[in-house]
Amino acid sequence: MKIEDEIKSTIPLDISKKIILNILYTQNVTNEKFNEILKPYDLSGEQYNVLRILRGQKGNPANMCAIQERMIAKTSNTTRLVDKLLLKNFVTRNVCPDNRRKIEVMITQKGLDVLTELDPKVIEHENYFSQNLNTEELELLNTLLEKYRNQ
Amino acid sequence: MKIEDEIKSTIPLDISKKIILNILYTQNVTNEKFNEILKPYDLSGEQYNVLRILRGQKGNPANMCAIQERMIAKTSNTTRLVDKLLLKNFVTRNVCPDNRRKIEVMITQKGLDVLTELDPKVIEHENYFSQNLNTEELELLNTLLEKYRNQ
DNA sequence: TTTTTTAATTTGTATATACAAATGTTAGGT
DNA sequence: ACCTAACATTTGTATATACAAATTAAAAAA
Repeated sequence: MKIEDEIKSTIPLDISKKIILNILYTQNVTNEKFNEILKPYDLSGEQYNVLRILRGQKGNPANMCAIQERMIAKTSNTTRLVDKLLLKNFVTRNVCPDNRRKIEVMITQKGLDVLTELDPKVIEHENYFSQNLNTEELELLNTLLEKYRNQ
Repeated sequence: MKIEDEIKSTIPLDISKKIILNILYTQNVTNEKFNEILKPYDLSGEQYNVLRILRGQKGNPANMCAIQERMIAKTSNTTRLVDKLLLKNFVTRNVCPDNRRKIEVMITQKGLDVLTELDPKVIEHENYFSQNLNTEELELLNTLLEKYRNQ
């Protein structure tokens, strides 16, 4: 469905406005579907994102700053996200011995296990949308988004 | 900057994953910039969206359902958004005389004035990003997003 | 060594999001 | 008229977002 129809716009929209609404709306659609995948695991999207970042550390701990840097929503409150993951025993949190200002966060085996279980579902989710485009179109969409976003 | 660099990914990502992250990230970038525009007016993005919908009614009131239908984030809590707008005298709220289950929400002159003041800033914001692409690329991006999103 | 500056993280507060349950109203069936 | 189902909206609760202020520790300067 066209973006004008999705938001029930009665007047024709400028292409610049359509694009920005289309990005917002498309992100909402993908995100809503992703949250449904995570729901049975009692994880929010941002909590999942933190776990994914920690797995990427391959055994090394990550401090709060490093997690924040790799996050998509840069303004998320990493402290509170890690708090929630700690309650579920998906991560450990320790003061860094070399620099006591820093906090070392590590994913636990339980956290790794939940990610392993989620992996195929996440890939299925990604493909659910990308299957609508062929390889060439996918590369094009990716390039156009990068070009659009950067100043 | 490429999406892999934005999130400091150490491994190459599948195109399907890149697209979904790219949409999420791009939406975050545009949204953050838009919030800065709204900040001096003490409006949130969703509050602005409700005002825009009400202006589109051209003098006719809209009930909560109608507002909800036209909103981008379908799960937003319209009642509370209207509450906030009411406190700022940007809207009026009355029980519908024909059907007392319904609430008639209307934009005030003060609400219309703030939208008029915002209009050029919003257009500038939209163009800030779209100027990176030519007309053909903009149409292509719009089409690809619609194709991507729909099942 | 003491003071000041910078860095890393946490806490506070207001608002927004997500979702379920509750409330009040209308419409339909008997 | 009475009961039930459907509709429109509100309220409750937990979590997340946005942003500023506070806390604590390390590094640099005096």
